[in-house]
Amino acid sequence: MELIAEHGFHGAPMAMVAERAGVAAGTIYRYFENKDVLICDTYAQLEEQILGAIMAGYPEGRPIRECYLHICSRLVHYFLSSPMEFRFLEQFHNSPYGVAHRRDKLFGNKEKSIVMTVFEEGQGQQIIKDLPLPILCALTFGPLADACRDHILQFIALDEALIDRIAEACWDAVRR
Amino acid sequence: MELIAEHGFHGAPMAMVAERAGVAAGTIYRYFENKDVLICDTYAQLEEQILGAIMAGYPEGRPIRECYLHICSRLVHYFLSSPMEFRFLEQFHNSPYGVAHRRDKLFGNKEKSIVMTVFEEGQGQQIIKDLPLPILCALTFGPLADACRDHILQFIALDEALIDRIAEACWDAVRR
Amino acid sequence: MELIAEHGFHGAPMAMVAERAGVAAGTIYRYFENKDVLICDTYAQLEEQILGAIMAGYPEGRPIRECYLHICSRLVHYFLSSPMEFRFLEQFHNSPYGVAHRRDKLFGNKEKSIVMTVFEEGQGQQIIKDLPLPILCALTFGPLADACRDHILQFIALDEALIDRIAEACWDAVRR
Amino acid sequence: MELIAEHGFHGAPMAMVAERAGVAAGTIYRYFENKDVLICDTYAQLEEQILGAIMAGYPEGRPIRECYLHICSRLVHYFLSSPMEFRFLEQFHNSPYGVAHRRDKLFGNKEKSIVMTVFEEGQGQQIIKDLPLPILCALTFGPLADACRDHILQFIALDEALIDRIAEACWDAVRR
DNA sequence: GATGAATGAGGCTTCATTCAT
DNA sequence: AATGAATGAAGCCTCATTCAT
Repeated sequence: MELIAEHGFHGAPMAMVAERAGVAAGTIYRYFENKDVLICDTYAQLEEQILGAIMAGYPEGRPIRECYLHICSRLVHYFLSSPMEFRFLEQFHNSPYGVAHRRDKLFGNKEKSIVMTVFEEGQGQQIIKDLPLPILCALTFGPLADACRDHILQFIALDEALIDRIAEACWDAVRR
Repeated sequence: MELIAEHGFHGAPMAMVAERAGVAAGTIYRYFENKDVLICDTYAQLEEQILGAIMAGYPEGRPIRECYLHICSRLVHYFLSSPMEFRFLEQFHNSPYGVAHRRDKLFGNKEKSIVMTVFEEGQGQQIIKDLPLPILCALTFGPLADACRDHILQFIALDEALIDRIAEACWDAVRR
Repeated sequence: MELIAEHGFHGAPMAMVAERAGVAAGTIYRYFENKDVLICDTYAQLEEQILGAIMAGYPEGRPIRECYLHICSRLVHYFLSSPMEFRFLEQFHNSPYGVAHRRDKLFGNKEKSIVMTVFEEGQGQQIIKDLPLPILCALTFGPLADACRDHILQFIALDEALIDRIAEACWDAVRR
Repeated sequence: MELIAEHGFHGAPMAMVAERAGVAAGTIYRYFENKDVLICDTYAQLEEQILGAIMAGYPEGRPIRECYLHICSRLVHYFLSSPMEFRFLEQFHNSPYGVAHRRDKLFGNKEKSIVMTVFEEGQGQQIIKDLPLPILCALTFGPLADACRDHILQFIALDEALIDRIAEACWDAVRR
């Protein structure tokens, strides 16, 4: 993950991955069929980790706004403390793997994610704008991701207060 | 641009670029020092084009809100009518080139872009939230880019009305 | 043998051989010094089996022609009932191992094979053409091998009658 | 061809082929899509050459026996003067490519080869045994190929007289 | 004696770049 | 100025063999 985060998929040859892992090149192939699988498996693992980070202390049953702000805040905190993970995620999303993955998520029959649930409940309560779910996601994760990126690249410096204000701004975007 | 948009930087060999351009492989090197330069020059050209698209019919002198909505709307329209350009832009931003470019833009001494001007004026008039400029950019272009991407990938279908509503939502995010 | 017959020497990794044999990869090396030895030993074993098949019901003491036809017929029957073995044999003969083995057989001091004996006796009785032994072998085993191969690849269908007629044709080739 | 003849397909890496050809490794790929194509194209070229060798001085219109002996003799002469080509041919025939090629030849709708024509005419004139064509081929080319191989490997020494006698022996096998 | 994870050399192929024509 | 064949480093992956357990 570190290598791909730093150099991108094509800038992280298997030989380099092996070296960083402290094993010989061939060894990787005992654990991952090929580079694609290695990347996708790594992503899947990361996704679980992120979900865990978001759900920690989730204010179940509390008002939609509180839930929403919790998710935004936790997500940003997680990324700021795991910059590698964040960069990797960006690389992944901006690749054929990422597109396929997103298609699956939107049209597949998987259980709805926690975020989707928040949006739908919020719409039911007429608290959240009646926009398509992908748009609500864009209004939320678009800014958060950009902000995290800028912080990690040291273009800005996010602190507790600023993170909260950004989350509030996103809330302004999605709330009625 | 077409080739890189479709296949990514690493999926667009110079030989293929040359073929598409109707010239021999070696000829490219008379006009661009190397592949990196070719890509960056292409990006610079695209940036100008986008600026032109935004400025067409720009409501100079009108209220900040109107200017803001104009920019959002024009930008989305431009991308929807130029999916290649959009994909290329994404590829570029998500690459070492893109990071360097963004650093230049934020810290370089270049003239301020039209967008920056709008934000600063809006803040002066106490219409726009007192957030760092990069955050205001994130709240604006983050969602717009995601929405365009989802449309181009046919995950959603943007129409005139929806574009306007998204622009309004972004406005809600940045306005006081 | 099965694996090599199906996939060739280079299409049968030791790991696959081990799996098929129901042992671990390293275990093979306790019984065979290396892959070459494994192959050659397997071949030697197969050769004995074939010799056994030919000698079953061998009409010892009967006329040369009968002995010759017996060998031809038994050989073809053996191969048709053991296509794996046949394919392996072809792979082996058409490899550096095979060439070395054949050189040994022709010039080595080993006891003469039953076939050689038949040819020499036939020549002594002026029944068989006075051609070099390798040529008589070629006139016999060349066609038989090709016919078996074509049957196994389902290019033709050998039955009892056809096998006999082929054996007779070979006899026509070698007899005076 | 030389390298494959000497070491087999798997013993002739592209790097070695390139070196022998006096070019860089990558250069090969301007002329052949990949190793498979290189091999098959080389084979196709060789096949034409062989056909030319057989047809030179072909006794068109003369008795079947004469035509048959001509083909046998020319074929052996060609192989003895082109041992590389012969070894290559053997490698090719004993490979997946060769099997596919043979299947095409037997079941494809291509024009009949000169050999097939000889056999069919000979059967029509009741001069040649009424055996399936593949068997007649086996009775002819099986021994010839084996004899050539043994000569090239210096197990025997074919001379003009011996070649003729072998051709006659093959004729004995196929003639009524 | 058996295991099987680890090794790393070596194979095929791609592609940015050069340079003689 | 344009060409495009040639280059060769570098990437992904396989697999015979070893060796600590």
